[in-house]
Amino acid sequence: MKAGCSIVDKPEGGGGYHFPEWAYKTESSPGSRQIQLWHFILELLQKEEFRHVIAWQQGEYGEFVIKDPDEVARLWGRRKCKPQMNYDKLSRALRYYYNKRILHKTKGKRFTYKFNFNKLVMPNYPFINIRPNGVVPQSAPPVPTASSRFHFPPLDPHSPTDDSQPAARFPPGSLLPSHPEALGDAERKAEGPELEENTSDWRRDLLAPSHPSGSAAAQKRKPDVVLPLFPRPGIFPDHPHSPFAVSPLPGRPGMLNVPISPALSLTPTLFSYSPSPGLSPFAGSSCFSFNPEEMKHYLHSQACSVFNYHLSPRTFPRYPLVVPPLQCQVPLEEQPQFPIKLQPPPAGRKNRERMESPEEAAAGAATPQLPNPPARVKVEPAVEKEEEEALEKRDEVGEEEEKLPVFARPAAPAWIPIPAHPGSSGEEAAEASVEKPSRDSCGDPGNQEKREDALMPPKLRLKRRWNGDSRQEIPEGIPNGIWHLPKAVATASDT
DNA sequence: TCCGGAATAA
DNA sequence: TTATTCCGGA
Repeated sequence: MKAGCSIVDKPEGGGGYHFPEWAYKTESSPGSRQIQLWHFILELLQKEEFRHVIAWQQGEYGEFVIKDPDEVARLWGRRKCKPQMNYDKLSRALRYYYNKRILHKTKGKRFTYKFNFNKLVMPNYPFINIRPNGVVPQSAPPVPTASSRFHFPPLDPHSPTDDSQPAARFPPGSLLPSHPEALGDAERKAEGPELEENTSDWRRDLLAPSHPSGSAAAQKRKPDVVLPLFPRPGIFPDHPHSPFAVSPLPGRPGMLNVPISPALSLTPTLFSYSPSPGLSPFAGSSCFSFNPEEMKHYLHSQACSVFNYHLSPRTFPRYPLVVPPLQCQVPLEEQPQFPIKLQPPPAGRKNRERMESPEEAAAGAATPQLPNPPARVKVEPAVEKEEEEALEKRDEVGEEEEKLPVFARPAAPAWIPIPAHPGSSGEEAAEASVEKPSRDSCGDPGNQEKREDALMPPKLRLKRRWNGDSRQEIPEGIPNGIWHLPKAVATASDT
């Protein structure tokens, strides 16, 4: 039917930019692995051509504004072959990201959202370098500071640091200041064929094929890259350049190659949110080297910025994350498969009323054969509950402890703010902690803490304490070997 | 405008 | 699972 809408063909070897297969697989992982909206948004943001449609908001890390909602929706609709797409729908999809913490809304600013890059990019794409100056011309993502700080050095001998080498980058073409003129209607034209018609194309575009396998590929790619990937062979056997590579460190392929939702897996938060229990992204994901200081700085800024934006109250405190995003200590072989566990986002709260409505039952009687149709009952995941559960689990299951080690180790990045609670990830904590000070209105930080204390098993308490201490200063304990920071690589930019 | 529930598609 | 589609509410 719609010829133009082919989707996903995964970049077989020649793709240039490689996402792990699962990233695009439609079937392999939960949810269709077609391009995800946030991904698409990033794509647009990276491209200058779409600057007038959607662009980074100056001054705010990760914040972007949809200048032309309809157009963005249209583009999205094209990409997904959903001609009926409109901003309302698209925005609904974006809203789903709130809970996932991939995005949040910038209150008060129309059509303005903000990426949680620290979750999205940093941890997962430590190697990604989004720098305003160098690469990204004007639409420099406000994230840069951080990003640039986290410029990771190339492990791969071949690939120079990053910016210059197009080994594998995110959206290559976009960055370039390239044809400003073309941009004008580029959105329509360019995207017409490129974006919608074949994903390969757009992907290529996006992904910046360093290896112009095809002929077409070479055409527009420019040397500049916004998000250089960390090309490290061995991570993903099949996709050496995969940004999703879990970590620059050599790991066990089998383990790392987890089919996780790109979106989810991307964020540390998400880490915990493993869609499928069987997948553990962490094995390697959290391991990458960085400079604690920089990281700290970055997170701080992120946190601050996030802080300013009124996140959905519900999104914040709710996810008891367990794992600190980064730590490489554990020998991969022994690394626990699932050190992290994220509780699913809270369900709605208004449903209960309806749940009981007998009428509905009657209405729906058509199907229900079982006496107890309560299946649809949506449980309200009270935060407390989640926490409790988490604690309980940890308590009961010794195994869970395996995960803990993660925390226990000094590996925990100092920059990671004290976890709001045992289950929270550093990031989460970071945000939360930052938020707390000034943001009481939001929820009940204080109470929560108390509650936590009460509930918290001694072990956790200790851990927490530990974290708290460590937060004060960066533990030197962190062996460089572990965190290995590539010393400065980043530098570059800024300013 | 934005939010989020609910049903549903893929 | 991630959207898409609808929709009521704020």
